[in-house]
Amino acid sequence: MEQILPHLDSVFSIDCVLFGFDGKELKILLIERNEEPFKDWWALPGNIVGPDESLDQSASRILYELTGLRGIYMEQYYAFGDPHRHPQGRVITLAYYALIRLGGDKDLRPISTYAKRANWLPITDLPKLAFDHQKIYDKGLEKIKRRIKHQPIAFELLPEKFTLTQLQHVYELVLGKKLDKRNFRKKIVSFGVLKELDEKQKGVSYRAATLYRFDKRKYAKLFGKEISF
Amino acid sequence: MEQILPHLDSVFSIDCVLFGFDGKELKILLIERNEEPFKDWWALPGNIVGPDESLDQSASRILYELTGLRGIYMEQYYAFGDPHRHPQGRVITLAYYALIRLGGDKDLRPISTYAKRANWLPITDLPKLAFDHQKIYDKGLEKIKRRIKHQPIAFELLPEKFTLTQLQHVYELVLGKKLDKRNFRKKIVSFGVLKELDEKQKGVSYRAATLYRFDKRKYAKLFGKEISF
DNA sequence: ATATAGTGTGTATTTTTTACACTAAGTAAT
DNA sequence: ATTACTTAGTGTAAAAAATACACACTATAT
Repeated sequence: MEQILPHLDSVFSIDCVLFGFDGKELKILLIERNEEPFKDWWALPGNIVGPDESLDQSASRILYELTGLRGIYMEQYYAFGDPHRHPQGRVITLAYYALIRLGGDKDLRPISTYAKRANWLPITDLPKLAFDHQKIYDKGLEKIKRRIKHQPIAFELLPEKFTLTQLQHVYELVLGKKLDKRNFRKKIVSFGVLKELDEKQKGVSYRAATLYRFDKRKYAKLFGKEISF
Repeated sequence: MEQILPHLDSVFSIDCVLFGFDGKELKILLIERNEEPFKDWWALPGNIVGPDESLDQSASRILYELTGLRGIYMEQYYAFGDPHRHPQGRVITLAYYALIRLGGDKDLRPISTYAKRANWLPITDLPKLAFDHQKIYDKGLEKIKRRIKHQPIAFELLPEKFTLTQLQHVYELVLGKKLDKRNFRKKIVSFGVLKELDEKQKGVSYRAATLYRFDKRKYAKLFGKEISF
């Protein structure tokens, strides 16, 4: 295919806000840059979109390269294109978020060369970020706050089998407020998207809670109806 | 500023879904293309982002060039980047929507050269669209359906002074369903963002309705609280 | 046996949503 | 001025949803 469109010196990239939950805290994945500009600063992982990739494919590839993870629910949420957001030229970037359960078990793959290291940092105590990445992160958090009220994204942060208390904990962290235990359970169960398992939590030194699983089938049937928190 | 970033043959554009309301129907602005590809097809108005423009600035410029309108509430909602969405090369496009009151009085400016003509066409009877513009439009409609439930965007489609019946009409058109008159009024008034004027509708051959105005001040105070339809 | 820590449950109250129909006011025609 | 016509404007009762709130149960550890 011949390129006959006008040539412009612009670069198009994707930056990812990866929210992770380890059972206690909400964290995001940051890399420490190894190159100018912003050498030694923390930044969101991102990369340039390849010529033959769709945007979602590109986002998945970037996520995979940075974490080794596949099959994660990811969604674009905003394009940032201030002409001066990158000191070395015009870079328009599309932000994606992903929600990831952090297993203490398997660690993340090492990161590609452009970063010294990568780390999951708690969102309650973030360093200064490179470029306009603070803005990108802020908008991402805002986005998932809205979205968790209407879409079943909380489950992405939890293991396949989870307790209602763990689920409530995720909602409380994302929304940034306490919820009433009884009302939370009443509501979440009434949506009818949870399957109660014949199985209990293990390894706790107190009464073990019942485990649940998110039931994608039931959710698919609900489609169109609105969930609301 | 020196360009030291890698060069990629990609073009970044903005396409606009301009929803217009003439008091009766919802319409969108389409242009009839004068050039290949898709010569003679209807398409969404769009253009390439300039090197020194922010995205919002670019969208405003494009809207202005196409319609002569300024100061319209516009918002980006999705980036479309399938590698083959444009037959002549890689074009990633960012979609914006705008909501516009169509005054029968002043007409839109003539459009720039790349289009034969521009027309407001009712969304109930759209022609086949060029590129992936049907998809872009669909997503745009979906977006404003959601947004009109939570944000005061309906007012953008109406003149500054409007009646409650007109407002209800807009909601019904966008949401695609009938609403109960008394409940609608109760709810919309309870949000406290309308100012009742000492003025009545004119030129109607029946009882004139009271005019209202959207009160931006009151709305600003509500910020953070959620409106919900 | 006992202490401990989190699980799991019900009800009464308030608020919000829904369904529903007639009178009032102005205009136009006779 | 009477009448016919068209839309404006209003209230209430019933149902559903949201909220506030406290204690007994159960598994484990000592």
